[in-house]
Amino acid sequence: RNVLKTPLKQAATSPLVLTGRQPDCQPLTTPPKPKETPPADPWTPTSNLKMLISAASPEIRSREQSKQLSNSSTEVLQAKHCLQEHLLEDEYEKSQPSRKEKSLGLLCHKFLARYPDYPSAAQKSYICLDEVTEELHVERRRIYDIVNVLESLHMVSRLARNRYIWHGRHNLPQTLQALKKVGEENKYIQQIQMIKKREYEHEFDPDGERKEEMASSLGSSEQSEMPFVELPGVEFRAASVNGRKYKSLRVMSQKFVMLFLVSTPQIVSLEVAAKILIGEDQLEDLDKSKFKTKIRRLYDIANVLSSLKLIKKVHVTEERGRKPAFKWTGPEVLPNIQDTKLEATSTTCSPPISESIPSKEHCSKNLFPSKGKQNFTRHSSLIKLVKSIENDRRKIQSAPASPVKISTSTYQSLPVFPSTITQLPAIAKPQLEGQSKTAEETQMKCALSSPEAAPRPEANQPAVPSQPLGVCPASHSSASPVILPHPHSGVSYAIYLHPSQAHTVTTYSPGFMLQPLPCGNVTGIKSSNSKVLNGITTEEGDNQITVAEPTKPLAAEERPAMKSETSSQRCLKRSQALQENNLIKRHRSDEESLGTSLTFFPSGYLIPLTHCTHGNKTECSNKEKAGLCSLQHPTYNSPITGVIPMTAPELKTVNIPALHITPLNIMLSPNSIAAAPVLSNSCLNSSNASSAPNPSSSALNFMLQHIGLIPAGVQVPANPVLQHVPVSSQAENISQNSGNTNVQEGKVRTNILHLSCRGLRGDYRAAIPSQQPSAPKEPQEPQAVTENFFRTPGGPNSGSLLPANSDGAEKTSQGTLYIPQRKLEVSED
DNA sequence: ATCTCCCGCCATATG
DNA sequence: CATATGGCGGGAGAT
Repeated sequence: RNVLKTPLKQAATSPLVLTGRQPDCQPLTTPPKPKETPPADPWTPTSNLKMLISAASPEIRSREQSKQLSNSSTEVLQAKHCLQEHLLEDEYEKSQPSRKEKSLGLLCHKFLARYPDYPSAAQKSYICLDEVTEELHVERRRIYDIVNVLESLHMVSRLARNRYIWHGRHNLPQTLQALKKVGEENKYIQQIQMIKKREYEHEFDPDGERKEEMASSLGSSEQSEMPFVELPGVEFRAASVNGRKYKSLRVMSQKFVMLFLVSTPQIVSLEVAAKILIGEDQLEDLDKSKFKTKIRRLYDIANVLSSLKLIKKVHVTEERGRKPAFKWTGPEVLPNIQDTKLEATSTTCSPPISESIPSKEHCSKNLFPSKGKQNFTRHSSLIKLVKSIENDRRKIQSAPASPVKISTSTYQSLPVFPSTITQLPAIAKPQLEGQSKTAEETQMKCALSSPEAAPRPEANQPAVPSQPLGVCPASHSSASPVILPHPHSGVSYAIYLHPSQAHTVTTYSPGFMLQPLPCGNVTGIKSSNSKVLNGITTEEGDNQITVAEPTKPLAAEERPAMKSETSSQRCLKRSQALQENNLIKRHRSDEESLGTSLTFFPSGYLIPLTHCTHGNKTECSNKEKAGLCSLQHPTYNSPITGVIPMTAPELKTVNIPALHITPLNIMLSPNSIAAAPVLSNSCLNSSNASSAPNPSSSALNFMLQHIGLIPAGVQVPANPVLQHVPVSSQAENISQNSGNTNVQEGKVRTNILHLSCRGLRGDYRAAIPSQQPSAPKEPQEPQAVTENFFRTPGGPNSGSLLPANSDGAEKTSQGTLYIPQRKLEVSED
């Protein structure tokens, strides 16, 4: 193909348009890139502004530009207008012509200026692309970029060819809320952490790393496709968009926004965003060109979002250098939930209608009257949900053991990680269900969580195929889905709080983990300290903000490596991801070591466990390191069983009995583990949930994920409160036992672990730089990387997930954790 | 040199 | 088929 070259400047400047306008002279043949006298566009107000500004002083101008744009663009524009008139002639020569004038951001501004932020019903406006392109003097292509992003935020909806409807910002709150929710479901937080860790781990093991990365991140996920997130009432557009076509920009834009919404500092670097987005889509390798393309697209999106004032550009300075990033400046999104209402009609195919939606949205609905299908044809989330739900059910009923594919519910998207992790079936307690407020919710969740249960290639043989499980739990909080089934006994339950819910905790710091104490004790937990750990300092003021990245500290815990080779090996085989193995191992080890049922929570989530079903395991007993036994047990009960949803308010204050907070240990109770396998199966199969005790996989995942968040090394005394005191992690002990379990169990475990681990994986890795075994590079890394980590002797080698740990186990004894706390400086521009 | 990111070819989707 | 959309990546400004 002929390459296109970017037109030299001249082209840009001189085109017809300009010439036409140019009063004087700039002949058409403007020399390429005439630096000094670029023709400006007289016609655009903005341009004039710029010119003026520039004339004044470069600095000012830049500021002005940004500010003004962001501010009341209109006014500014008008003012400029006037000015421009005067200046027109002379300036044009000096104005800075170029590129900036044509920037997408500026264009977007102009575009936005045409419509009211909050159009009244009466004002509804339709957007005709032809008109817009003409008025703004831009190529159509550019408008598409803008519109696509706006569409992703539901600020516009497409009606038909060339026509869009302007909704303005009415839907923004809902959209953001929905996006946040999806982002949480997708575990973006973990992914971000993972990436960051990798970054610093980076250097070495390039090879190994790569593989790991691939495996890990994308790994098995294939199906993930995050569908375009729609608002129930608002959604999508008519016709065209629905198809699969809505591939990138729209979705990419949503994902990008999600990253901000879930990140604690709400600052997302382009690099990280690009990696995550790439990862999700396909497994492409870390292709460089692809990365570049992604970055380009992100800039496009960012420009539009910046025009909307939802984000602003900043620079994050880390050890490695300064990287471009963006900071969320849009409205805070409450975690709240209300969206669920939408789902109401789950079963039926009827499209969700905006009933739930406020009047504003009505507009959109009205727009799509019942015309047929256009409106909701494919996209409506409801439909998807319904379908997915149905499918799930069928699957469950019909094929107990067979792994199911995922049908993704609309909401959910797909997680980066392969379905396995994400979609574990949740087990619901019957009771819960009853409790659940709305059936809808329940369903939704189910849909989300359940379907896929065990897709994993290897793993899933159902160790215990037949067990029926409860189906979906209903979780109230948007955030966590989890639900724990509780064992027959019903005694134990877990509660998750979403951090966000607790108002206090906006950022929750993951610093603590809770361990179930032997039943009796109660501990109150609150998440609040996150900040301390993170040490985020944000100063808005100006340019530099130092932030400790919350995310980074993944907290991993590391420690021990364990062993059980067999199982581990097996795991390896099937899964490519080595990392996973490691995780698994660790988990095991943890489990083993702990011997029991421990659960951790990220701060913010509370999971009280009370008792184990059987007592056999003692699980309840806390952290005992004793652990091994548990492994051997053939059956475990998960300590965690039922989940009790609490309302946010409740949570805040709540004391949880029997919980113990521990520092990073990650522990899974053996029980839970055992249960896990079941979970997958169960979900599928059983429609009846009753029997088996299963921990919900989702719950586990959840926990695990969060674990990452927790800063390692913090130990919380039995005290209820969480102050986090950094302590070396004690939990390290890991014993290994490897092969004890029988095959099935082993499998199960692995699977489970797998699932749960994934989220963690990154963390772990990060946490555990390869130290011990491989000596080679360590020295350096640690320093650089680890500022605060504790090291664990037992960590697996870098990247590798391997089993290497046999030794590790012992070494680990006092594991050290690395806590990545890095500081970032953010500078705004 | 790096960061931004505009431009427009061309594959697809839509009508 | 003609258009409308929009993925994509070269390579030019901005720094």
